Amino acid sequence: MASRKGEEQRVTLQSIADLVGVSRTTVSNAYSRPDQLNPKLRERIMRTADELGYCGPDPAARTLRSGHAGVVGVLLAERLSYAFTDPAAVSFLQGVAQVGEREGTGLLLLPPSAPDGAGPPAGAVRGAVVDGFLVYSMSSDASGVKAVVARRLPTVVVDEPRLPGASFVGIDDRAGARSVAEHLLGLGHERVAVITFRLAADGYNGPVTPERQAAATFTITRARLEGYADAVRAAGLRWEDVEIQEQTPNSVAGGMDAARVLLARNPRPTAILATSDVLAIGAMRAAREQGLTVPDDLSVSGFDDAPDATLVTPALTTVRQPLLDKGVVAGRLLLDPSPGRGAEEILLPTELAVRASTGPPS
Amino acid sequence: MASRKGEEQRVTLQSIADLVGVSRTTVSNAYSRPDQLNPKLRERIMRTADELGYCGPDPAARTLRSGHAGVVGVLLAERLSYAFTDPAAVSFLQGVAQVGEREGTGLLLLPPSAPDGAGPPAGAVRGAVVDGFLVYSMSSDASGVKAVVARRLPTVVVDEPRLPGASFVGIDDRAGARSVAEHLLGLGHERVAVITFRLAADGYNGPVTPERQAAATFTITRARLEGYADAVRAAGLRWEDVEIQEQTPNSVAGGMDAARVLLARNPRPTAILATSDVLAIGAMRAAREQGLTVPDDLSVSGFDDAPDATLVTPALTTVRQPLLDKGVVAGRLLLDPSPGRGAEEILLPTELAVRASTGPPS
DNA sequence: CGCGCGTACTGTATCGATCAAGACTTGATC
DNA sequence: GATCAAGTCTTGATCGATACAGTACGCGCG
Repeated sequence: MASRKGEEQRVTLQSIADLVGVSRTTVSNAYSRPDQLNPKLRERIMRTADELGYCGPDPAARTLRSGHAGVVGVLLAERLSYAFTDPAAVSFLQGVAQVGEREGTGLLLLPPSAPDGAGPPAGAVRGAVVDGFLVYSMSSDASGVKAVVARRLPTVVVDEPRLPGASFVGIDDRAGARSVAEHLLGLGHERVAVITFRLAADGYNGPVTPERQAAATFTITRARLEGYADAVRAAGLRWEDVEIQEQTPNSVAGGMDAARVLLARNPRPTAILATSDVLAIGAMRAAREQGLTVPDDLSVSGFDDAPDATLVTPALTTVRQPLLDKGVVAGRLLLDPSPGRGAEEILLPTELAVRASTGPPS
Repeated sequence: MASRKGEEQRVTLQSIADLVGVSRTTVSNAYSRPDQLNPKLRERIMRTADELGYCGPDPAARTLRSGHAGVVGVLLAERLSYAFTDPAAVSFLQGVAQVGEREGTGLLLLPPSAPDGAGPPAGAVRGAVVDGFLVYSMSSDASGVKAVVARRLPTVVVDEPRLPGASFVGIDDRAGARSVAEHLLGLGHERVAVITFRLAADGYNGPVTPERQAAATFTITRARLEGYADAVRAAGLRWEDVEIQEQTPNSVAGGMDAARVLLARNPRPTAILATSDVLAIGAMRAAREQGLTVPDDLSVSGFDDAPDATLVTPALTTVRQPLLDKGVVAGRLLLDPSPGRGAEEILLPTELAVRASTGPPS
């Protein structure tokens, strides 16, 4: 760094106080409570501070003493480099940022650990100078999540996992999934297949057995699959006959890969249920690649109603969930001291959005 | 918070030390330098810490004493809620995150102030507990930027502004812009128009006068326009005859708005140069809306080579710049103590990517 | 005059750790 | 048997501020 050696001691409150001839506390007040001292004196202090090149009270010291950081820590399951490409995560962060902007609160994105999908390591969580944590859709056995609990700071969880003492924001994933599956089955589809994002953070890609489904550590994944299963069974079909492809990462390219596997089956499924819009968009692209027309040859549904869902052609049938609101609500729960203390649990509404990517089987 | 009143004092290093019967420093070492003490003792300390529900040294105190935060502050001109929708910004953050992940460094996104485009307020910058700053494409007169300088922490600027003592990562915007303009003019276009993102943070939308162009506070915007101008003049045309539309925000919708204005002219331009890919994609969409075919009726070029550039139809002719690398390089400059100290200045290469959105005028 | 009260400022304790230097054991070496 | 080095642990100082209680003073009021 460009600290000219010895040119001058580090400028602190004390050094300014000495020069002006007042106490350290008064200088501190000049910054943090301007109403507590004479405007003229304050003016003089500020001028002296300027001359010394002082740039305000040291944030670390202030945080230590006051116990307040003005920052919330955000834990994402994915590496940040991936998270930014996931429209659901981005919308969530947008929502959080909206609240943060109002309150002047910063967002500390914790660095995920090396093994993908495990989220930030405990060390990063322990070392984070924050007032609270936002846990976004993480596996309950992630080490970072345990560290969050240990720190006993205000915490809000989005989607999963349920954490003792932490507020929760989510949706009824099972009901949402059921609704879109009912829609497809109602159109007359009998050979449906599923593309799902991961059930566990083990990097597995491929067909999902009932055992794996039952052992899923990502509960919203399981909930969505159960929703599909509810509808399938209600339609008089066997859930066990529905082929499920698990795919990581949750991306357009991933959706294409999984769809290629499913579309190679004979007989081919007439409908694909995807647990996210990006996977669904990938499935549509794979279908087109093989000369299939959506929805005539293949119906495809998504989940989320991400911004792109209405931009693709054909527009995607999906389950709309308020992605941005999730962030806003989570941010509020964390930052606004709600009157009735204690953890809250908020379920936001979902809505079936029927568009052009689904139709009756040919 | 759920601190059971009086049940126990806050757990500190000291309280553990007392219980185990060692000094505070030894407990500290148990956490930060395990090799400095007997494994058996360390084991005993850790067990006691666990029993007391201690969750590691207080990050604020540690930061104050050690002078190291493990966090870099990121300043973006746009509100975060918008920044996440800008592919260039997202790619940059991805790159930074990649480096951060390796080093275990967190990313603190500073909350922008209310007036759009001004970036984080000085207060947020002064209060940020960080080891350094990353300034991404900001106006030099933003108050947050001045505060960054005042804090005298290691700083890396991306794109703009040039800051004394700070490293710099960017591209040759002028040359890049010139290359794509030359490409279009070389195809024979004589009626070209320009869509540019903002020249100043004043929220202005509309035609750009030469005066406004000369007074631009966003220097990369000006550099790109100058690059276009170079090519136009070299082709024997008058730059003053080229209509320029300034558009905020830099988004697909914004590009559509600006293009509608330009396409309403008579005679219509046969080519549109956009200073970003999102604006260009918007222009293409507006053209299609009016029944025009790209590139037969209208050629469109972008800048950036964002991920979407190859996904749209027709694929976008653009100036490729290494968006991700910008983040990676900036992150490295900030986090890796480079041998030769002092500010570095790195210009990354650009490359003209000719695709399907440009062709000869009809 | 004495009391209460608000304004303006001071002084000391404290936040919770890390640092730098030193002291005490051991065991090995000459 | 003195010397030295390595390994382990302790002591006291310090990081840079804010919290809190208190002092000094001016002023209105009964």
